[in-house]
Amino acid sequence: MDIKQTYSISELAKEFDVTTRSIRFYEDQELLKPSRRGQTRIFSSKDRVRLKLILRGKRMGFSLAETKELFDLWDETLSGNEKQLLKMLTILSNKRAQLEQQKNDIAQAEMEMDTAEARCREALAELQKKKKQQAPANDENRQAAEN
Amino acid sequence: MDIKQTYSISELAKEFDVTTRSIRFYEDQELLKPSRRGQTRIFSSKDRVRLKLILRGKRMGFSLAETKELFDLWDETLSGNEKQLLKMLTILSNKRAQLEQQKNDIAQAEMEMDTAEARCREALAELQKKKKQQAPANDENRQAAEN
DNA sequence: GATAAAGTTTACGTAAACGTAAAGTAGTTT
DNA sequence: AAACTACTTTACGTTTACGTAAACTTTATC
Repeated sequence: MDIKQTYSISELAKEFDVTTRSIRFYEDQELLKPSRRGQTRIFSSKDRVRLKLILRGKRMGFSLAETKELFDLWDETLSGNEKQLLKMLTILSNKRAQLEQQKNDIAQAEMEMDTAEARCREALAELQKKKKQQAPANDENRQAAEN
Repeated sequence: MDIKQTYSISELAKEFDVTTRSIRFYEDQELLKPSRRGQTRIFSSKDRVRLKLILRGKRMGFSLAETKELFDLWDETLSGNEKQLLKMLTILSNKRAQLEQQKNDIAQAEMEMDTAEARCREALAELQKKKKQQAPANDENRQAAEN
């Protein structure tokens, strides 16, 4: 139950901060399937959701091809034959493993950023100490130090 | 205190499952700076760490250029002038925000995968019910059902 | 009814991250 | 010494994900 049912290409472009070129490209690659009124594209709220998923996928390091695979697979899954359902379950399981890896990577990165930040702050503190020791002992720079 | 001090290109390639081509490319882009014995590259454990960081960066969706920027910045930071230190701190802060975004993306993705998996299992359960209703009522398929 | 605004197609261009030969060198195994 | 193995450089090719320009239609506005 979205507020609006259909969207123009520039509405979506503005909302998600992408170019219309990108959106047309995604359609070309069959990640979006807007309907048409004449030549003009009309995007449904389903298209909108998919665009959101595409962009999130990109932020997570997924290629458009990977994202398209998931879309296609999910569509097939909805038509509900057993083989497709089982395939989807194993793929979901794989993706979960991938997310676990990403979470580990992020946790590692955060730890390293913690130590990096600590070192920066230490180094800054060192610099401050030296400044305070030098400034009062140096007549020539007194004016410069006040700026 | 690593086990080994130096590595050949193929050792690193094998350990991290990348091609030697990639490693040479990373050197070409100045993300790695191995020394040489004659023409042959000799990688230090610092290079090894950097390679690990490069690959993690890729998994997290970072471009080589971004990773190089971080490397360079960190090198400059070590030479410790105040401006560099402050710049590094703000960049760290930005990266943290980026990681937060990624964590949100992952959490969202996990939730959606939960509901997707649930739907799959429901659909499968439906199929099983129908099978059990049909199989005993159908003489012709009794043998096939036992396979 | 001219003109701007938003949309369209077609098509060539580009940056990133390697792949893939081609051809040569350096060490070492038989 | 010949062959094999691991390494090297040079350089052109490829895929992905768009950018950018050109030329054209459709719709809204003055």
